[in-house]
Amino acid sequence: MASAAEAAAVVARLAPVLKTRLEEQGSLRLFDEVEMPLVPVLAEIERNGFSLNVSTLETLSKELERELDRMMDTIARLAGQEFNINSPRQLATVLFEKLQLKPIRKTKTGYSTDEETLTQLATQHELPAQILSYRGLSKLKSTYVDALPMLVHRETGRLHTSLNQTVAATGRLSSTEPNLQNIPVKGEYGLRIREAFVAPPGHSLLCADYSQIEPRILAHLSRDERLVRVFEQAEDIHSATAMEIFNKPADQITRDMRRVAKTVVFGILYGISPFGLASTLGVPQPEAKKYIDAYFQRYAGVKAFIDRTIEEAKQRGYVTTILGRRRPIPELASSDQTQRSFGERMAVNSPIQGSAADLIKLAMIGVSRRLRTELPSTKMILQVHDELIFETPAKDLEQAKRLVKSEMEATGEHLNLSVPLKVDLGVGANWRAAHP
DNA sequence: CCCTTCACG
DNA sequence: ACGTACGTGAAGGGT
Repeated sequence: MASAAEAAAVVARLAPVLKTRLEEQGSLRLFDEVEMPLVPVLAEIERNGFSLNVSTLETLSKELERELDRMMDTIARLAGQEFNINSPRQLATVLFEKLQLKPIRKTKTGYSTDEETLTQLATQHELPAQILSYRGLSKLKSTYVDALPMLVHRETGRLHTSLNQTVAATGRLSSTEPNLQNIPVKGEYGLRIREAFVAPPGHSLLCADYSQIEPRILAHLSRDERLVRVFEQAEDIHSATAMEIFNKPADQITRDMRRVAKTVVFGILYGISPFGLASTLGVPQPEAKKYIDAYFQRYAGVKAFIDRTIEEAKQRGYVTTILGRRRPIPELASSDQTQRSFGERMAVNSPIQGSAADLIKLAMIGVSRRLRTELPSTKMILQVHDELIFETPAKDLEQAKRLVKSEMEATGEHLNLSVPLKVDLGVGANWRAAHP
């Protein structure tokens, strides 16, 4: 961990270089109003750190050890031999040569044994399902349960990540050593890992996340009237979308229709194709195409935005976010169709993902500024793309909730967004309990 | 050092 | 006819 003085020296040295580069490419507002002011905020988050209950993880580690040992025996019995389960190559030999299961698809180096493949193979043999369970636990143990305690700082007793502002092509932050932006949130063991991220005695964790931030940004960028109205009026965005796609009233929307609608919206954000949607939904491609067509018929402004964005990107060679961040997309000029399609998906997704990144960065600056004078004991300790996490003393909790929610939501108004923003709050003694 | 896999938004 | 969802970081295997 660098000292504040060292950090300031690095900033002073790099600032003129970055500034010149950004002047040349026209993103000076972004640089002056967001990226530079964010630097001390990021430094403070890194310095604050996150408190980790190491003994929770040590207990969990022993439990996982026993569980993995048991599974290793079962796997060896089913395979008829011992082998290294963590080696995709050895696993492929067992599955596809020894047991003669049918390969689903290839990687560059051999037959794939990824989750999707093993799930399909599970209909033919008992072994693949066991491998999946083993892999799941093994991942959690090595990447989180055993690795995190070693990164606790010996002076502060806390975990101090590095937040990088110059890595992600869209303008998102990234987090390293440790990456605190990919801590598990699903499954029994995943949730128990989150329980190890705690607030110190007398404090609470406060989590604030933007609800549906990317669809809202899409509504703003496209100005699609129907989509804007959804965010002004609807209480359940995905059900509202399902009503449009399936042309049915609220009382006829099933859970499955809602799930389809949710997946379609995600698909739009990522630069959809019938193939991609079909494989995610597990439906035939023509059916996926029907959903996409229905969506675009109802939200014609979204379709127009996508076409306009790709067209402009091809002409200029780059796309931009609400604050003017540019992402060059040279793939759009490729002679290779696959590369061009890839470029088109990036052209659609980057303004959305990147504008959401601009927005939360601005919010971080605003929240940080107000906390400094109004609630100096409340500390910002992490950002995870659409959420901010704080550590706050019990006596400040109610005030902190109000301040954080209002400042994060007001950021949308500062940017003159054409949709309202909604922030959900959660409070608890640990990250699992505090997750909204 | 690259590849595969998988954790998150 | 062809390959395809967007953005990251870390661990383990194997060359």
